[in-house]
This record gives sequence, structure tokens and C-alpha cells, in this order.
Amino acid sequence: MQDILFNFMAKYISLTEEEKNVIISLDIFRSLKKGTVLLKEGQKSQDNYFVLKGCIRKYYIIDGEEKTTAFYTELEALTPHCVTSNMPSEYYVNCIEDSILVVADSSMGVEVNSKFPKFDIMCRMLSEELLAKQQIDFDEFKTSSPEQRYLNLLQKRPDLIQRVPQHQLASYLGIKPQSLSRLRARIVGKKS
Amino acid sequence: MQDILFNFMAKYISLTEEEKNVIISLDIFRSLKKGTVLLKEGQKSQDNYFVLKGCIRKYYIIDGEEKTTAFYTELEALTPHCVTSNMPSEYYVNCIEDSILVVADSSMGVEVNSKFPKFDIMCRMLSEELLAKQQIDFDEFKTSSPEQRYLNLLQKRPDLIQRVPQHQLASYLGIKPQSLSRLRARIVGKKS
DNA sequence: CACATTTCTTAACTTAAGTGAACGAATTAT
DNA sequence: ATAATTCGTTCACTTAAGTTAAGAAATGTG
Repeated sequence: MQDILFNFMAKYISLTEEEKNVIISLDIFRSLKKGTVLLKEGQKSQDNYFVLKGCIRKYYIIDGEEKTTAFYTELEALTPHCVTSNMPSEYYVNCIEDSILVVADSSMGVEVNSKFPKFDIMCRMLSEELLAKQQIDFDEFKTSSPEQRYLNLLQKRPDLIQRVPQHQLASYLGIKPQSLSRLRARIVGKKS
Repeated sequence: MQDILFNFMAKYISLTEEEKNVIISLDIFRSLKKGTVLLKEGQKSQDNYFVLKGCIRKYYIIDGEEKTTAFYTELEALTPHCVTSNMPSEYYVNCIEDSILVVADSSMGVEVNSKFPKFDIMCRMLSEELLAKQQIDFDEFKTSSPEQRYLNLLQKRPDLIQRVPQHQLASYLGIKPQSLSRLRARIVGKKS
């Protein structure tokens, strides 16, 4: 299980056995059941998440309606906004599958960082990589129609369409569930 | 002129006179006329931009049409994707006003970073700050209608609506210029 | 297993955005 | 200064998304 994490980290930095042991001793691996809510609106938290297995989801509740804006699957990380801003969270995070996560408090980050400056380097690389990806995704979203966004997702993340409920996918695509249903029917019609 | 940059940097790190002189000696200040194209699709570049005065704009050309996805004004920074990916640029960048920019090649960054580790710290802070902001913006975009996005922009960046041409604003909001015109007329009608 | 709840789809209708075209206003170029 | 673009708005029409409602399918629970 830990190996998934270490293999991932190996892409950025090299780790000694000793360093790996320090990480293991932190006891940061968590097995969570589908539906578990990790973060709620209004809550303050310092927890960062890294998905080893499963899927977590970020969503807002606006006018009583859930609006899903992101999914995080294997090898993806989420640092909730409230962690960096030190403000109450604007959104919720839950598990939409049984999942195994690394849950690391910011204080652990500080501790590990002070022992191993490598960590800082890795975090910076990750943050820059994520920012670049995020900007491209946003640009694509802005410049395409709901239908194009759906087809694009079908190309890039076909797994998401399989494992995620339609109504959550819909708001992820910026539309209503009924529109997603219709849009899919339209696409099937076009193919023939 | 340089003071604008130093005051901005002072929010993140403290600078000695010596360090300031090193920065000035790099000769990174550029005065550019409205319309100047800084980066073209297909081009490789290592230049980062920081706006001291004026406004620059990022846009794609898709099916012969310009699609504007971002504006950068006073004290905002743009690191084009091609800089970090080392690939040809997917988009264009130009000045939409007479502007004064800091244009810094990545090699300068490396040089400065090695002399002053502070810089690295500032860059990391900036990148994390930007990522957080970007994620919130994307979430807001996904969860709101074109009209709400326009009203939201009117609140948060009223200056942009004044200084930016309507057809560029339209694609920034994810719609066509005609739709923006109509939407504005609709809002004016509602007020009374 | 049966019941309750949630989720997905379909349909009819409403509202808003996309499209193509026209026209005056504003800006830019000569 | 005048001509030439480019830009912003309006209009009529088309297409697609939002809304409300209903029913079928899937999922979860006692």
C-alpha cells in the first residue's frame, strides 16, 4: 500500500529507507468507506488528501443543490482551500467509492519539511504542475460547449464517466443532469 | 517604476539594496505598445511576464476565431504554459493597452534563485496563492450561468469591463459577443 | 425479500445562447 | 481628413440548455 505512495514520490525525489520509515511512522494511511464526508462547509481543517485508491469529490451546496466541481482519483492530491486560507471551508469533500487515502495534517508537512528539505522541493514541483494543468483545463472549459466538454472528458478520463454518478458528472460539466442525459442521447443519435 | 515591483515583492520577502541592484542590473523592464504580440501559437519561449502597468491578454485561435481566456493587469503574473512544458505554445499573448512589464527569461530566474534563495520562497508562495485563486475561479465559473458570471465580474473586477473590448470579454465569460450584448440589455431591463 | 430512496431518462415547455446578417459607431490606417 | 476596418448592438431564426413533472431503473435498508 505504502509502495504506491513511494513510487509516486520517486518520480520527483529519491527517498532513503530511513526517510520512508519516518513517513510510515506518521500513520497517515486511511481506509474510508464510500460516502464518508471528509470536510464540510463552514469547517476549519488542516488536512490534505492524496488518493491511493478510490475517488473523492469536492462539492458545494448552493440553494440546496449539490454542485460537484472536482474529482480526485488514484495519485491525485487535494489541498482544500481552507487549509491555505485558514478560513472555514466553502465546500464539502466526500468519498464516492471505498477509498484508501493519505491524510496529512499541515503540521506533519512542516515537521517533515524541516527534517527533509526534499519534501519542499517535491511540493513545489507538484504545485506548479497542478497550476499548469489547472489553467489548461480552465481554458478548455471556457472555450468549449457542454457537448464538446463531454466528448473531451470521454477521451481524457473515460474512467470517470464509468465510475461517477451522472448527476455529479453533470455539474462537473457545468450543466444539469437532464441536459447531460439529453446530450448523450443526441451523441448516440449522431453516430449512426 | 521599479518601486512598483519592489513594493510587490516586499509583501513576500524583504530585499536589501544590494539585491535590488542585482534585479535592476538584469534590465527586465519593458515598455510595450498596445497591440504588441508577446507570444504566438507554435512558438517556444522562456519568458515570464509581470504587469507593472497596463493589461495583457491570453488568447487561442480556434477555427479562425480568437478565444480570450485570461487578462492580466497591474501586479499580476503570467508564466505561459510553454515555459514550463518546454513545448510550442498553444496560445497567443498580447498587450491590449500600452503597458510596462517585467519580462524575465527563465534563465534569469535560475541565476537569481541561486544567488538569493529568498526568490525561490517567493515563487513558491506565488504559485500556491495563484493555484488556490485559480481553483476558486474555476469552481465559480462551473457553478454559475453566463449572466451570473457577468454580474460576478462586475462586482469583482469592474475595471476589466471598462478597459477590455466587449468581444474579448465575451469569450472570457464563455459566450459569444452577441450574447453578451443581449445579456447586458436584459440586465438593464431588469433593474427598473 | 420487500420497501423506500435515489438516480437516470424522457417529454413538453420555457428561457437563453448560437448563428447569420445588417447597420451605425468607433477606431485605425492611409 | 477620409477611407477602411473593426466593434458593438439589434433582429429574426435555430439550437441547446433550464425547468417541471413523471415514470422506470438501480441502489440501499430494514
